[in-house]
Amino acid sequence: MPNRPGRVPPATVTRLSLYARQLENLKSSQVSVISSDRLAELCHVNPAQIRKDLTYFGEFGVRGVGYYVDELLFQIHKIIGLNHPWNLALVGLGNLGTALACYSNFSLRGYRFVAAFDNDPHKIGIHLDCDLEIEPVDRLIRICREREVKIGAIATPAEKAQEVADLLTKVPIKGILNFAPTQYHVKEGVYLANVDFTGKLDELAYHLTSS
Amino acid sequence: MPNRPGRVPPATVTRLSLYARQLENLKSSQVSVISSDRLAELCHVNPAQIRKDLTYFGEFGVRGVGYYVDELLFQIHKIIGLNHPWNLALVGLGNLGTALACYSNFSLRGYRFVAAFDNDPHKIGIHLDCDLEIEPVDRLIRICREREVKIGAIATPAEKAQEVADLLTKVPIKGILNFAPTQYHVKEGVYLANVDFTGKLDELAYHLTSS
DNA sequence: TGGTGTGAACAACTTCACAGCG
DNA sequence: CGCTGTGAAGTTGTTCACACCA
Repeated sequence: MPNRPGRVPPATVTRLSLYARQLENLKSSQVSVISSDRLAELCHVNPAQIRKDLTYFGEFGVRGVGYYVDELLFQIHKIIGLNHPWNLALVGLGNLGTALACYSNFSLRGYRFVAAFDNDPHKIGIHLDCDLEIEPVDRLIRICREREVKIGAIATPAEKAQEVADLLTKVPIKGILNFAPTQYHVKEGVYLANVDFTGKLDELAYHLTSS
Repeated sequence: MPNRPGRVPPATVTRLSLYARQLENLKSSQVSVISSDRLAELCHVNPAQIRKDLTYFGEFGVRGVGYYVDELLFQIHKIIGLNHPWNLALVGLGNLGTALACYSNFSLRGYRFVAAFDNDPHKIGIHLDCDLEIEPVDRLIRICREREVKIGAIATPAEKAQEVADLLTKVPIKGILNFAPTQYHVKEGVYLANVDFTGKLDELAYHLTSS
């Protein structure tokens, strides 16, 4: 689908997600056409940035008019891959993991947890609110293969994260969303995204400290 | 404390947090000296990058030797502001908020929640595991002033986030850690850090889709 | 000798400014 | 005429290469 085979800047991908969410809001509000200027205001970025970002993937606008909300949203969803659901597995059902399992913003976008793993014998067998049963980690590989899991989310303590990542890689799973506050390596070909609460807090603390 | 009054790249600040965590690990492992090459491996960045990042704040190394772990960690903690505790307030005690309140990785680094707010009458008065009582949002301003809260964490649904941010700004609070999947504006002088799970998942989906 | 600190070269990303088209 | 698409300019961030010093 990409018109340009060239490399897409990582920041462009991040913004694409942002555009998608604003367009979803606009669609709910029955807005049918939007200019890059107006969308830029909503997303808090430069208008030229939006137009440039989009040219990596094609020409979606109409000169003199703007972008049709439905059409652009459809295209961005297709680019990201949100035109079909994604099966996820969750590993580590402490406080954070349990909250993530039921996090409705994931399911709204087509991300669905189809498996949940933990090693604590007291947790095995528990049915979560989202109707998912906690299963033992030693069945992870088999179950992930059976249920065609494409993305693994790691919410274990930092010490266990590398081990779990290696396990997921063996499934093989190509994408890992990591919530553990640690830095680790994954095999070439596996894409790792870190969600780093503590890092963000440190950034805040720095800015409040230095100003 | 900064030797250079010049602007520090945001990416440098993010990496500082990463360096701190690796140095904390090294300290626990009784490593007393480390070179930029070795630290770079651990952090998965370029060695020159580390040295350059540090020069924004001073000269912390010894030529021919490297960096003393204790000393460098102390300096980085001081730069970030981790040499003293930070009082935080949490707003929104759904699944995610409740998990955050008890998230031990925050308290380990000197971040402590000293107030928790929600609007749901059924939740008011509940004592969380971390020994914090849920209080009504309409007391937010007064309580945050009393308890000298410096940072607010928003874990409400997206629709409520802007409203809560405005309230926090009135305290006034200078830093906001936002977990709600929405984009909003804060007054000049307030620093906003977004933790965007869904955005990260979208990035993952994109990479798995386009390769 | 070995590893830091740093100016200079390089690479990446963002913004401008305007051509081109509906 | 208005707004997109886009080369070119500008800005920011990263890496190199080596002087310098313990």
